[in-house]
Amino acid sequence: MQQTTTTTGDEQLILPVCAIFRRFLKKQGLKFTTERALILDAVLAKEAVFEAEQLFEEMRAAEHRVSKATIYRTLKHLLEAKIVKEVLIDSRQAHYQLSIGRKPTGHLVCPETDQIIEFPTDELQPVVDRICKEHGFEPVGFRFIIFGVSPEAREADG
Amino acid sequence: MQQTTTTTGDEQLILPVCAIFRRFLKKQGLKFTTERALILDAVLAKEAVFEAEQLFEEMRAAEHRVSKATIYRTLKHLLEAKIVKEVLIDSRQAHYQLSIGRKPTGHLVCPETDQIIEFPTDELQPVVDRICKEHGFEPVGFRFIIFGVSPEAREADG
DNA sequence: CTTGCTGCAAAAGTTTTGCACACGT
DNA sequence: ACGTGTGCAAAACTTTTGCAGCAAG
Repeated sequence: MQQTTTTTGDEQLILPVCAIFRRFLKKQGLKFTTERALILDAVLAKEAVFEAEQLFEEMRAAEHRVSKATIYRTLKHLLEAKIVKEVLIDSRQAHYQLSIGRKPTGHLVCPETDQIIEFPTDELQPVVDRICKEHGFEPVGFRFIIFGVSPEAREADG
Repeated sequence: MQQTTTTTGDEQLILPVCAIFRRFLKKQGLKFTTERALILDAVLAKEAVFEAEQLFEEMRAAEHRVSKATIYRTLKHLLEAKIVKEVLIDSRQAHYQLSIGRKPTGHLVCPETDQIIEFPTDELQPVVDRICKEHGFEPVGFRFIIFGVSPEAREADG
């Protein structure tokens, strides 16, 4: 599985994320455990979209043994804390991405080569706001995924 | 699970879909079976987003016994024929929607009440085309999902 | 007739959960 | 100490697949 990612803009804030998570946990009466710290580190190290299974294997390779159950449980907290967002590429497996401290992005996906290219979606915010307003909704977030055939896929097919 | 849907524009073509499917199947050397016809009928009757499980139960209720395996297999063909499209709301379960003969739509989702409101996305096509062109991709389709808190949910929370 | 199709049940894959023990605060 | 968290293994759920008999072209 090939994966290309264009990062969006400059890295803005990488440092306080841990603090944000701790504050979130405290507010919920939860604990900041070694495992949660390790998982957060692993997530912060990821630039691109990732899967729970990937985290599990990479952490295992790094001798940071954490069970899958804990990874799933922690990802749920990270989602709630809005540190991570779900990126739904296919229905089979959940894909996640670090969302905090980044501008909103969409994903350009080539199903044939599994390439995922990120692109900024600032221009869509007005559209989102307008549609929410039209229906009396309070905007929370959005996802924009474009499917297309990559140059590489066209070449492969001939 | 409550579900509201605003249909987009006028119904344009509902009749030739069956013919389109038959042509598609023939081209692939596949057969137009009773079960496939029943499933297509059930799909055409759906205005909103649906799940495989829903089709299964509704067909069962209507005494149109078709196995789940066949439903999944047929949905795959309908996707390939571009008669149906996937609408990914969550990663747990696949959601589908009739796509042929309809203008492209996005979905405004309230996670708290499970409301799904459809809205037209014609205005996004230029954006899609531009982003594809920028990366040398050939556009195939796109998904636009907005998450927001519905008036009903706000009321319920207080 | 030939080839593909269906139903069933089992398999596969991801995510969740129950429970006994361990750890943060 | 108390209340949460963790790991493990089993469960839960959706989707896929193998196979024997059935049906469409």
